[in-house]
Amino acid sequence: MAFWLAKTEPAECGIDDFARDPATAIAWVGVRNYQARNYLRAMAVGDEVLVYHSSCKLIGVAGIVRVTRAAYPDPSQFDPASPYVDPKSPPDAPRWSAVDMAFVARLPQLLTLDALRAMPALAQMPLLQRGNRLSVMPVTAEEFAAIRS
DNA sequence: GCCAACGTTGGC
DNA sequence: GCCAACGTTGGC
Repeated sequence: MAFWLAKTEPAECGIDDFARDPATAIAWVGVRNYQARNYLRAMAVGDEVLVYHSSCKLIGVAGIVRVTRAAYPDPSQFDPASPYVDPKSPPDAPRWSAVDMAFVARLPQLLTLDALRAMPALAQMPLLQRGNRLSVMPVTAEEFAAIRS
C-alpha cells in the first residue's frame, strides 16, 4: 500500500464532505497538472491519502481518505459547465484523470502548516519546500506514520 | 528549442 | 489584496 497527500480547498471538498457519509466515495476531480495527474494514475485501491486543506483559514492536514477506485478519465474535463473543462483534451485520449476516495478518519486535531514544518520527519516533503505547487504527491510510510501519530 | 509573457497557486 | 514562485503558452 502506498501513501499520498492531496491538497484541496475545504470550501469545495474537504474532510467534512468525506466524513458526512463515510460509505460513499467522492470523485477527486479537477487536477490539471501533469505531474500531479501522473501521481493520481499511480494510485491503487486501498492507498491512503492525507487530505490537506489549503487556501482557507485553517491550513493543514485534516484527515485521511482511502482510494476506492483507481484512475479513470476525469469527466469534468469534457463538461462545458465545469470550471475544470479542458476543450483541448482529446475525447479518445483523455488528458486528465480522477480517482474516487472515501473517508477513513479525521486527525484528532488539524495539523497546521506550522506544526508540519516543526516535524523533523517531514523536512523532505515536497509540500514544505519553497514555492511548491504540486497538488498531489507521494508520502513515505515514515512521513505518513509521523503525521498520523 | 528558446524564452518572454501570462495565468495560477497558495501562504500571508 | 499582495506577491513570489512556478507551469504553460505561443511566437520566433
